[in-house]
Amino acid sequence: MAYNHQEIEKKWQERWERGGVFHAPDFGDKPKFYCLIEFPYPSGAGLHIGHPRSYTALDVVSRKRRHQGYNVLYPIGWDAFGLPTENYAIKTGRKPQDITRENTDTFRRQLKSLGLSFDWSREVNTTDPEYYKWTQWMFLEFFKAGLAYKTKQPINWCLSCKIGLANEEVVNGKCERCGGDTQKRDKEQWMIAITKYADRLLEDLDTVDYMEKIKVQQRNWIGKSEGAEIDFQVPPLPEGGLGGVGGRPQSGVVTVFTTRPDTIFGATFLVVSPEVAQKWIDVGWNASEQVREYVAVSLKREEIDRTAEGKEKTGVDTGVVAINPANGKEIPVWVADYVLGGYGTGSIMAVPAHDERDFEFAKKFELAVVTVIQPEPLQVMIHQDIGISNAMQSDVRIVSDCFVGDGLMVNSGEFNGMKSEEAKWEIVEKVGARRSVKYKLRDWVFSRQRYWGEPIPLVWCDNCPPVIASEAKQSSDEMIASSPSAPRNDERKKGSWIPVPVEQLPVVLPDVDKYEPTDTGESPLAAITDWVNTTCPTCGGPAKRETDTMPNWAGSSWYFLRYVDAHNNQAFASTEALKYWMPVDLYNGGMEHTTLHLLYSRFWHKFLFDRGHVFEPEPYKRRHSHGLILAQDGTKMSKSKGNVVNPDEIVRDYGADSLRMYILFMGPFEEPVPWSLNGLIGVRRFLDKVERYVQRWVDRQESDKSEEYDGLVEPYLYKVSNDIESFKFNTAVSSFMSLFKELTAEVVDRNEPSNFIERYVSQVTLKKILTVLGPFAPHLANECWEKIGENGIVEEQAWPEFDASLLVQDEVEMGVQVNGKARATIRLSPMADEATAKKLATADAKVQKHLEGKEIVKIIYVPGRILNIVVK
RNA sequence: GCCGCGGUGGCGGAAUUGGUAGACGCGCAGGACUCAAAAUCCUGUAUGGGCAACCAUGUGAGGGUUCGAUUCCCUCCCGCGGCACCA
Repeated sequence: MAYNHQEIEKKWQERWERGGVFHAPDFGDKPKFYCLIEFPYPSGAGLHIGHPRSYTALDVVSRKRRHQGYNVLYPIGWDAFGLPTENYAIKTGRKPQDITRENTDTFRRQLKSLGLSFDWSREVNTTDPEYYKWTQWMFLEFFKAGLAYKTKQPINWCLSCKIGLANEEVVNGKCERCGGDTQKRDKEQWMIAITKYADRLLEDLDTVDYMEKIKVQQRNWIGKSEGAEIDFQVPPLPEGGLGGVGGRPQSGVVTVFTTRPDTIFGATFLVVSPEVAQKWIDVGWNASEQVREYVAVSLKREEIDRTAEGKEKTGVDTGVVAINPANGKEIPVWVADYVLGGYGTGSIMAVPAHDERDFEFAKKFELAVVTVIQPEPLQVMIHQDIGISNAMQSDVRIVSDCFVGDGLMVNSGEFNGMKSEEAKWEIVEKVGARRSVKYKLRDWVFSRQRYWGEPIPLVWCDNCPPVIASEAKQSSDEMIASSPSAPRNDERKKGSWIPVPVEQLPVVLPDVDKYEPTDTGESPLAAITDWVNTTCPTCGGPAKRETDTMPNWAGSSWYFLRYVDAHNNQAFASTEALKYWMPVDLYNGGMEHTTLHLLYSRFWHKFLFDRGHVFEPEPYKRRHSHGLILAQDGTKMSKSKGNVVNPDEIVRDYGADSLRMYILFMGPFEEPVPWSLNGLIGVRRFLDKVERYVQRWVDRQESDKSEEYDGLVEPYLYKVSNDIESFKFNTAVSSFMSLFKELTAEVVDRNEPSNFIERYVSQVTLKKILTVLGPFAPHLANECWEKIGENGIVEEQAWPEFDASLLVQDEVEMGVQVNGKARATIRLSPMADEATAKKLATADAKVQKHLEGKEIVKIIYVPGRILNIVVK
């Protein structure tokens, strides 16, 4: 290896630090650019090789922007609350605070060794009481706004983490973190009403520049459906009637939600979820033994079983008969677990002719199927005309004999012949239904019964009245009504939750002896009685602290706001700093955070916006995501497989510049790419080549250097510059390699320097090259900068302007085709006219050979691109 | 099942308002330098045929549009990611 990377990397890192080169001053004349990476969770394993992928890419952008004259904020911090640390604390008996300090020290050292241009003066740590003071303050803002409420409801409980999970954290019934089984448990939980923001979270996606894929995922997750709630009359039952269905305590009514009111004439039965049936039983419905058993069994089963059984549907006839409000017909009411208790009203009208699930159910239990929508004849005809035999399946979507598309109404009384889309809302009116919008998004389960999180800053006082008039929750989440046991706040004994006053924040995590969570689901904090027992800030009487802590996502929902004013102790950030730096101009992170962190933080930010604490409706202007770095064999890196690459070793053996540039070079930024040590070594060879070239350049006399190569260099640098903007870092690096291939073509005898046929560019051009190389290999670029006798550092240089006249070459090589096949190349000006091109082409022996004895019928000429001679 | 993305040499991957397919890197082969090795440099490297110039084929499969298709259209196969009985 030609240069001593250990020496020069240390040297330049120290210079940068001494000079405060990457410190972002608040305010100033320059335009600002806020570049953000997802701050890491400092795990005990140290930095993963995947981390630098994101950090290096945005480091390149940040550095380029500084060259371009922007005041760039590129900050870093630690998302340090979390289970792995806590579990390690349990195992070793050590304090999580101490473990976190050690881990962040390691991460800091590792990140600094990569030469990333972070502004370290703004480092934040979510576990620092000075930080979580504001997380707690924000929670109280939610509380005061009525968006944080405590309720008992079934939540996802991870059996191995012993922790309640948000819906977003459960993947196929398994814990997102540990992969262990989850089960439903009824627990008192703090919730945050994110559903109130569902519409805005959805609509405002149109105002931001995210990768389309990310937007799609967010839209799916929010899952907005527009439809109607329709009441079906059922005879009031002697035992007490059907109450509380769909949140409306209206006797003798079953309310369903549907997005297809136009199919109501085809509704041949109703299906209620086991949850709803249970509710009926609770209010005194004398259900049959069979129904009771079915409901009991269904509710006991985990959700995963309910779906894992696949398509085979089960259900029982309740014996209840409902009236279809469209046609007055009597239809049976069934209970079946394919209807979910937690969505819509927990009950549906089944239209087997136009819904696959209902169709399947009807088939199995031999229930009536009535067709009320027909594909429009025109569509069918078109497909017949062009002879596509299976046209119906592909275009008009007739699936397994049931048609789910829009079409013309039949068997629908006065609506016959109408287009279904048009009849939809007229029918809603006719049957006295209500338009209704539903979301898949649920409120955010915000409590964790663990130690290592922000304490929720509330105390329970038995004597005080609630400070919040209404704990406003019902409207946000009507679906809760269909869950079996959602107690109302007023059912509780007197007393209420009192916020800890701002001047008493932060509520600091007390020391405990044992960090273990309990099987009963109580936080270890509950055992610290002298912490739990406190005085009520309102009345001064005895009170008890909330012992739940906040989820990991809390601190990470607003950390980008803290960076803009990281040491402020009057507010989470000053208005001036927020107005200057926000929004984030470019945000990069993992694909895995698109439905969790990204949604939560957008919501959190919108809430702060509504409260007047921040001044932008969306926190991130542009969002990118990077792909995983896989192990050499294409599988995921994991400790257990022993295929993990240690960044420290790479930096030690090959240097940070090699690692940075290789990570950018290895493949398209958004895609997963396998690691290759040989690939890394190849990049190191390139950097050595650059260093040797510069050394020889220095050794040569001025007369050997020429401006004639300036035009050669320009297009390569121009491409690099553009590729940075479009996140095509891999081709940017390729472009550098091609450039140096051009510059360093050598003849064989290395001992005879005069034999090098090398292109020594002018000093001005070499400086340009080093400036553009700077963001990729900043240490080497600076070392070379110094070597060529320049003062200062690369970081101070302006980004080169590209001379358009140099980008257009006088002569290009252009392909000549005969009948579309490449036969020769000619050199000519891209401005040349067709006659010139034709003359040159037909002069070529190879072209002549293919023209021989043929007649030219046509010539296609695209200047600079192609000349195609068509012959017969 | 639905939605999204993708399928190009031995490998990672370039190239799409349609215009010389395989840039750049890795690997491999041969050569130079060396007592030798390492390092470095040079040459070659899609496939088949030929000593060669060259010819033919070739971007998952099959069809189509076009002077010309990796790129556009249709049908199908495979892989990855997300959602998954959301009415």
